[in-house]
Amino acid sequence: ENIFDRSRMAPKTPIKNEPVDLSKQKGCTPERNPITPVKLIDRPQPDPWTPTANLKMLVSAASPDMRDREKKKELFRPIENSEQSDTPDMLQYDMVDDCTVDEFEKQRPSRKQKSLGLLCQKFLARYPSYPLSTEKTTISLDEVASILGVERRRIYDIVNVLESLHLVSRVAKNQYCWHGRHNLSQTLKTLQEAGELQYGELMTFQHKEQDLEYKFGERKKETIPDSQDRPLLDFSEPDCTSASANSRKDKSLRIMSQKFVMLFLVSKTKIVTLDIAAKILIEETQDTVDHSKFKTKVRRLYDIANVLTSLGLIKKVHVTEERGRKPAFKWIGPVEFPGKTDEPRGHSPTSDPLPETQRGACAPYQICATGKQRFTRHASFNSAQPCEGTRRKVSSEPNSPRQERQDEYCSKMINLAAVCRQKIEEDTRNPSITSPLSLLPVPGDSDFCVNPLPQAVFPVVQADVPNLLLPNGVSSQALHPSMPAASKTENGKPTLLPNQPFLCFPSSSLFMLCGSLQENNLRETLPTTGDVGSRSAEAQATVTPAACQKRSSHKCASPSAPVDDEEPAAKKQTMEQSDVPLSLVVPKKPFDSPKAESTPGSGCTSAEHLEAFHLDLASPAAPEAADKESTKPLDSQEQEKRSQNKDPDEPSPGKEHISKENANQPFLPQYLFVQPTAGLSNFNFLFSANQAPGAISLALSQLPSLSVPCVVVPSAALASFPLVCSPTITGPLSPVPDGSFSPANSVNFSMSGLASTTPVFIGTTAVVTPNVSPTPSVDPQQPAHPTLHLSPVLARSCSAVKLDSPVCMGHPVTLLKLQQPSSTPLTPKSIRPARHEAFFKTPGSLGDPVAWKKNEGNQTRNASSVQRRLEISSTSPD
DNA sequence: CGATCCCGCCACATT
DNA sequence: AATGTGGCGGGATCG
Repeated sequence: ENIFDRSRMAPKTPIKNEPVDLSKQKGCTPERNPITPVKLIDRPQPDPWTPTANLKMLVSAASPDMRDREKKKELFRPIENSEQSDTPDMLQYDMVDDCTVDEFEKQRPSRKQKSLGLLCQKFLARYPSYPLSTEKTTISLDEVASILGVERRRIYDIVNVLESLHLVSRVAKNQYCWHGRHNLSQTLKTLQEAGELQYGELMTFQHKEQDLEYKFGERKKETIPDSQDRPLLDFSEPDCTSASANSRKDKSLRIMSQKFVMLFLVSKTKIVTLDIAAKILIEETQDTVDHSKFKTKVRRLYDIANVLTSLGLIKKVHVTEERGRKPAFKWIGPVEFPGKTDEPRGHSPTSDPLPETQRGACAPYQICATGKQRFTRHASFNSAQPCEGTRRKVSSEPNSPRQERQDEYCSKMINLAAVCRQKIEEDTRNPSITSPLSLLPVPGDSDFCVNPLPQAVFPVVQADVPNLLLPNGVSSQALHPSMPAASKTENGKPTLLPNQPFLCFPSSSLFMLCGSLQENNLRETLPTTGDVGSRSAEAQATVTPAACQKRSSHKCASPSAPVDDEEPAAKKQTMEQSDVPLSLVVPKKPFDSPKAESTPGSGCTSAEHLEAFHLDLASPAAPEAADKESTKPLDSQEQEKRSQNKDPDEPSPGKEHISKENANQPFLPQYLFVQPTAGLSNFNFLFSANQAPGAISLALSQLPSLSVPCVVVPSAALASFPLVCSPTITGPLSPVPDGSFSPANSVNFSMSGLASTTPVFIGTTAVVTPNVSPTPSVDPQQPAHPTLHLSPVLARSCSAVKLDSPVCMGHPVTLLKLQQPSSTPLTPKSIRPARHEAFFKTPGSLGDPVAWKKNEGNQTRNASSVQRRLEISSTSPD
C-alpha cells in the first residue's frame, strides 16, 4: 500500500534534484503515465503543499486502466534508478499534466518524499547488491548525506539497520564499507538460529501471545541485565557493567533491528505485528512497559521497518484481530537459508570470498575472523557493543582471507562462537571489564559482530552412541522433552533427531581447550600446527559434508512455516495480506495473565534459559564478531561452571586448579580446541577432550563417518580465547559441590579438564553405532550422569534453546566418559605459556592470575544472575 | 483519530 | 572542545 502511494508520490517530488528514484522495488515512478495526464482534477486548491494530494487526486481520477498500466509498469520497470533520469521524466510528466502541480511539488516535498524508506531506497540504489568481492566500496556518511540531501542523522538510521544485517560495516569514523547482500543469507540464517533460541518458544506458541509476552517478560528481566541498559537487576553485577559497560546504549537500533528480523524468521506466519514486536523488544522489565516506552519502541520499529521494506525483506500488511486491524509486517525475504548462499543472486557464496581486504574487518560475518580480530582480540567477546565502537578502529587490518570456508561449517562454528559470545556478552557487557575472559578479549573491537547465534550447532558426531549425552544441557534438552521449555514448542525442534549428525550444544556446553594444552598433546599428535591444520582440515572434510547437510536440512525444516520460501524478497510480495496469519501476530494482552506455565519451576527455568541465551543479538555485525563469539563461549562456560561449581577456590587459574577440577569433575565432556594457527587460521577444531591426543588423530580417522568428534570452530571465534571453557557442566556432579571451584577454575577448566582425566567426550569415540537412537539412551543414562548435565541453569538454558532450535539437533552425542588417565594432562602451565603466545597476545591473557581473577569475577558477575540466584545461594565467591 | 514517522534536540562517545 | 553517533520523543502528516 505504502508503496503505491509512495511511488506516486515520488514522482511528484520534483524536489530539487533529489533523485527521486524510484528505485526499485516499489516502483516508483509514478509518472509513468506519461500518457495523458488527464487532468482530472484540478489541482485547484488542494493544499498547495501537498503534492500528494494532487497525486491522489489524479490517481483516483485516473481510470482504472490507467492505474493498472501504471502498476504494471512499475512492477516491471527495472529499477532504473538513476535518479537523474527519473527525475526529469517525472517532472516532465507532471509538468505536462499540470503545471501547477509541478510547482507545488517542487516546493514542498511531501512528507512521504522524505520518508526514511524512500531515502533508504535511494541509498541502496547507489550501491550494488552484490558487489564484486574485489571492490570495496566505502561509504562516506557525509557524502551520502549531502548527496541525498538529508541530514546525517537520517543516514545513521539507515546504516544502523543495514549494519545489523551486515550489509555494511563501519570502518572508521565517517566511513562504512558496503558489503552488499552477499552475506545476507548467512546473516539471516544466523539470526534465525538465534531467534529460535530466543524466541523460538514464543513463536511456537504464536498464538499465544500471552505466553510469549510472559516469557518475554521473564526473559527480559533476566536478560535485561545482560543487555545494556539498566543496571542490572542482578545482584552485584551492576557494578561493572553499569558504568562502563553499559554505556552502551548504542546499538540499540541495531540490536533492535536484528531482533525484529529474528522475530520474522522464527514466526511461522512470517508476520509480525508492531505491537507485539514492540513488546517483545522492549526489554524492560517485564510488564512495566510504560506506554511512552512502548510508543517509542514502535517508533523505532517503524524506522527499522522502513529500511527493511526498502531492502525488500518485509512488507506492510495489516492483521485483523479481534480488536481490529493492526499494523503488521510480513517477511517477504528469504526464508530458508541453505548453507550460505545467499540470495538469488548468483554469487556463489562459497565462491565469493569475502573481500578480503577489508573484509575482514568489514565483512559481516566473516567467518574468517581472521587474524585481525585475533590480534585485536576481540575485544569484548561478545559484545556487540564493544564491537562497534571498536569496530571502527578495527578496520585496520585486513585480514586473512581465509575465509573461504564460508562453508556451513564456518557458519556453524560461527554460530557457536556467536552463541557463546552472546552469552558472554550478555553477561559481560563490558568486555573489557567484565569480560569473563578478560584475557583474551580485549575490548576491542572488532567489527565483526556477529550475531551470535544462540545455539550452536555442531556437527557432532553422531556418535550414536546412545548413552552419553552430552553432559551438557544440550543433551538433556534435546533428550528431554520434558523440559518445560522444550516441551512447549517444539514443533520444529526436533532437535534431537536420532540420526542427526549435529548436535547442538548449548553454548554452555562447549568447552574448549586451550591451545596450549593441545599443543603439547596435539603436537604430539599433530606434528605441527600445520599438521593440526591439516587434520583439522581433514576433519572438516569428513565431517562437514554430512553434517552440514543434515544440519542445514534440519534447520530449514524446523520452522515449518508454510510460509514462504523465498527468494529474495521483493518478489514475493505476492502474498499479500491474505496471507496474513494472524495467529502469530496476534498479540493479545500483553502481559496479562500470568500464564500458567509460570509455575515456579518452569517459569524460572524458562526465564533462565532465556537469560542464558539471551542473545544479544545485538551485536551487530562487527567484524570482530567472531572474536566476540569466541568469547561468549566462555561465558557460557563460565556460567555453567558456576552453576555447577561455585567455588572458586582461588583465582589462580593455575594448573592446580585444573587438576583439582579435573579430579573433581570426572566427567566433563570436553573438547579440545585446536588452534589452527597455522594453516587453518580460520577453523578451529575441537576435539573431544577425552580422547587422548593421539586419539584425536585417530578419532578423526576413526570417526570418519560422522562422527567426527571434532567441532570446527572458526578461528575467529576461538582465537581469542585462550582457554577453553569449562564445562561447567561437570559441576553438578561431584565437583559442583561447591567449593571447589572458583571462577578461576572455571577458566582453567578447560585446560585442566582436558588434560586431566575427565574425559568425557563427545561422541565419537565410541563407537558408535550409528543408529542408535540417541534419545533413548539418554534418559537412562542421564540418571547416571545427571550431575553432568549441569547445573540446572545450564540445563535449562540449554534445553530451552536447543530444543527449540530446529537446527540443533542433538543428539546423541555420545559422551563417553573416559578417563584418560593416560592422557596426560598437559600441564597447564606449560601449555598456557605456549598458548599465550598464540592467543594471548591480548592483554591480560591467561597467564595473569589477575586476569583470571578478573575473569572469574566477571564471570561470576557474568554468570547470569539467574544462575546465581539459582545455584548460587550457596556460594558466592565473589 | 489513530497510524506513521520526520525532525532535530541533546546526551554520550570519540577525536 | 569539537565532532561523530544515535537515543528519543514532540508533533506534523497521513489515511
